[in-house]
Amino acid sequence: MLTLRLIKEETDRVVRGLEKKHFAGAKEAVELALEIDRKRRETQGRLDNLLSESKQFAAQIGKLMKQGLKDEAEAAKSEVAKKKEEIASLQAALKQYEEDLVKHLCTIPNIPNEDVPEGAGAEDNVVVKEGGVKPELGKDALPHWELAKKYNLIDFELGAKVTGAGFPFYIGKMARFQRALEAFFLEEARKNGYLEVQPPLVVNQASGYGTGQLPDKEGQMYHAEVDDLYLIPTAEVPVTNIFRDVILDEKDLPVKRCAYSACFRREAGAYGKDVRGLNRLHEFDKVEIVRIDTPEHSYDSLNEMLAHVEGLLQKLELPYRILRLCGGDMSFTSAICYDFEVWSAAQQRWLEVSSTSNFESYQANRLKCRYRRSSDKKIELCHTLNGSALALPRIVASLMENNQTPEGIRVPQALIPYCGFELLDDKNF
RNA sequence: GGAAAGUUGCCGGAGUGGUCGAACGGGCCGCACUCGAAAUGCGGUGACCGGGUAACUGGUCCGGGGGUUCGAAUCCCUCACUUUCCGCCA
Repeated sequence: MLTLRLIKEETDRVVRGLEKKHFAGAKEAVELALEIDRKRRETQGRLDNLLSESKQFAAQIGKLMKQGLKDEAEAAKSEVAKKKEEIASLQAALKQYEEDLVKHLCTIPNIPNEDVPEGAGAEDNVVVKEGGVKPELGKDALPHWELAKKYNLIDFELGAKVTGAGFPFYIGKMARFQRALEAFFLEEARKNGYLEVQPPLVVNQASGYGTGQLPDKEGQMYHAEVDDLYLIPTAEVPVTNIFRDVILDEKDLPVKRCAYSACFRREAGAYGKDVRGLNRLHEFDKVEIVRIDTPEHSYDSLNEMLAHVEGLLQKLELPYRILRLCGGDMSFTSAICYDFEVWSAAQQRWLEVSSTSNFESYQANRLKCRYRRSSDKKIELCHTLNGSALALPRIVASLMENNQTPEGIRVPQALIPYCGFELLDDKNF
């Protein structure tokens, strides 16, 4: 959530930012936040005075009791009893204002960085770079779901039988290939200085709130109700929550973490042709990179992350493009976001494989992830960033389609050391 | 899943109703001594929310939440976690 300080000190900039993000009722939302805060502060002032007085009374009573002056003590007791009711009601009011404020702030999205292009939707995103070579496939080129069947690499029906749609089985060489991709992505991250962690795949409610999945996207997460735990939609959730309520030292920044995890998404409301095959799954594998940094350095960090992700796509020899998302298409929490898409030759469309964002202090404020500045020992909010590096299914889909040959699917050179074969086909042994 | 004991500041650890934000020890920072360092001595050492340009100042925080009381780290309830024992088990 946005800091109250920002809303107070730079009200106009916040309103303009929200408008750029096509957030309806920006001005009203900001004014309401300021109004709740004003009431909150006023209430606290009154409460603090009353508490201060009754503390003095209590200390007085203690002394009187020690001196054995029972009557005086009793008189003081009844005096302080009168204040109790007002204290209770002010405390309740204060608590309510605080809750209202947080609740309201959580409904206000992050404001975009000034580099974010204007625009309402996906059509306004800006292609900042294109790389790689789109393959020329013959007329008989197959989409990946056909290839999967042809070589018995992925069984969607079996997944549907055992679990449900969107939970495929990966078979034989494809299972090994996915394992190779995970190892490749993790190894590349390690080479770039990310510390690998293997996180829990389920998290508690507090973590869901910390990274903003809750309460808004509650319907997108699988919920294990008996224990009130949520299946993670991305490793971002457990990995970023490591730093919830943590005060870091500036000298330890940037913190760089990477994690491989399965990701679970209900994808409620997503239907149609875009969901075929590997295009959209309920469970998939992903390597995530996360960074915590100072405000001064976070955009350098972002650039390093972008270069890292781009390097992966180049090593996989995939045709790709990088989009800078426009204000209207960005996620709720990001200040700037770059999408990486790979070309899926048989489907003749771009598939998103990574979303790399700087959340600035928006997420850190919710998490209470802070750092102590070396220069003046002041405590400030960190900036948080994350990106997929990378999500497997669409990479797999694109590799299958782009690299199909009459003999099988050609494995990119960079992956051969990891999987131990050069061709994806049904010859398993 | 059953039983017991715990959860206090950066760390260890006291504290069972009345100047306790918290003894004591360690760490860390500053100062003194020293050519420098060690050792020693002295002083300091939290977060959060208010008020104030500031110095400073009011409030909250002893695992989380709730309760008893004029007053709670201290008593009660509840939840979470930790440790040990039993059960189960990859």
